[in-house]
Amino acid sequence: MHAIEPLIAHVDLDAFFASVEQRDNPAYRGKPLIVGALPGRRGVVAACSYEARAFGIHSAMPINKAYRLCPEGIYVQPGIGKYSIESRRIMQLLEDLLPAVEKASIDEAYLDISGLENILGSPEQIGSAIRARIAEASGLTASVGIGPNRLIAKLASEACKPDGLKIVRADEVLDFLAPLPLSNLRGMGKQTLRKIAALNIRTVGELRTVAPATLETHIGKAAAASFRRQALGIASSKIVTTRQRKSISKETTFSQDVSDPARLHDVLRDLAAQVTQTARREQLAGRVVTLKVRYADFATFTRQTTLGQPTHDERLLLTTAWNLFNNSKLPTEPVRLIGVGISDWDVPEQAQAQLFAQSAANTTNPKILEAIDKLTDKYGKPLLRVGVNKRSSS
DNA sequence: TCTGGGGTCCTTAATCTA
DNA sequence: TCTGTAGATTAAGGACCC
Repeated sequence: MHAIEPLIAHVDLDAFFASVEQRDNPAYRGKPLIVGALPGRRGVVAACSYEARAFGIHSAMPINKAYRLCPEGIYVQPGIGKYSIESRRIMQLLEDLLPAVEKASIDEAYLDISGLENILGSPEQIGSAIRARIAEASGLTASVGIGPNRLIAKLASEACKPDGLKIVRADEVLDFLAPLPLSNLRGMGKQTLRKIAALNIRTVGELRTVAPATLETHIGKAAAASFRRQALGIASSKIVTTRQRKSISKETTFSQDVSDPARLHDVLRDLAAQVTQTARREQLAGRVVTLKVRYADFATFTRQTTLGQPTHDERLLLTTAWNLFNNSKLPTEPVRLIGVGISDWDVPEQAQAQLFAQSAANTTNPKILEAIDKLTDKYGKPLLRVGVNKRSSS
C-alpha cells in the first residue's frame, strides 16, 4: 500500500464583509461599497466590493484616501457580530461536508481532502461541491484553490478569485509559481521586498536562481530558507482543527490625541474590563500583562510585566497596566492609541489532550493509540473526528 | 499620505540562573 | 569560593496577516 498524496483545499469567501452587506441590502448591490471607518474619521478600509476595487480602493487603505478616490461610494461601518455568525455557519457547513477543517480566519479555511476521491469524487468535483453548498446556504460566493499543500492551495484560490475554482497538481506546481510576483509568498511584506530590491528579482521563478548565500546576506538565514522552500513549492500540508488562542487584547485609537491622565485611565479601565470579560468567558487567566501606547508620530511602544499568578481580574489588570504606563519611561506626549492585553496561560488539560491526540492522528504506534483511547474515555467523547473514529469503525 | 483592531510569529537584547 | 559563561527566560519591537 502506498502513502496517500496530500491534497489541501483553501476556501476563501470573496470580499466577505462587503458581500454580506450587499446580500442583506439590495440597494448596495452593483455599487462601490466600502466597509470600514466613516470618511472624515481616523480609520482604514476593512473590506470593499469589487465595484469599489475598480476605483483603486483596497483593504487597509486609509478611509480618507478611499473617499478621495471614490466620493460617490457607499461607506458603512462593519458589523463584526453579523459577520462572525455568518462565518460560523459556513464553517459548520464545511465541517459537515469534510472531516478535517481548519478555520484560518473569519473568511477562510483549509480543508484536508487527501484520499477522499473514492468517496467524494475528483478534486474538481469536491471543489465545486464546496462552492455550491456555500452559495446555496449563504448566498455568498467563495473561491476554492486546491493543491498538494497549504501554500499552493492558498495561492490557487487567490489566483481564481472572485467566484472561482483552481486546481494545481503536484507536477504543475513549479510552473504555476514561476510567474507570480514575490509578494505572493507568505511573509513577504514591504520591508522584506525593500531588502531584496537590490537583487533585481521580481518573480518567484527568478528567486530560485539566486544563490542561497546571496539571499541570506540580504534577509538573514531563516527568512532566506523559508522563501527558498516556498519558491520550490515546498510547504506544510498539515491541518490544525483545534487551536488554543495565545493572547487577548483590546485597543482603541482616539479621534483626537489625548493628554488628560484621567481620561486615559478611564479608557484603560474600559479596555481592561473587555479583556477580562473575554478571558473569563473563555476560562483563561494570563500571567503576562501588556500595555500598548502609540503617539502622534505613530511611534508605538509596548511594556509588559509578568505577574506572580495568572489573572482575569479587571482591577488587577487595570492597576498593572496603569503602573506600566506611568513607571516605564514612556514619552510624555499626547496619546493616539492605548491598548491592553493578557497572555501566557497554562493550556487546560482537555485542550492539551486534544492537541496531543491531533498531533498523533495518523500514528499506528499502539502505545499512543492506547493513550488516545484513555483520554477519549476520560472526556466521554471522541477526541478526534479523523484518525480515532476512522480506526474504530474499520 | 496617513495609517483600525485583533491577532501570530520571529529576532534581538537584557536579565536571570545553574 | 569566586568568577565567567552558556543557556533559559523575559521584555521589546518589528513584520506580517486578515
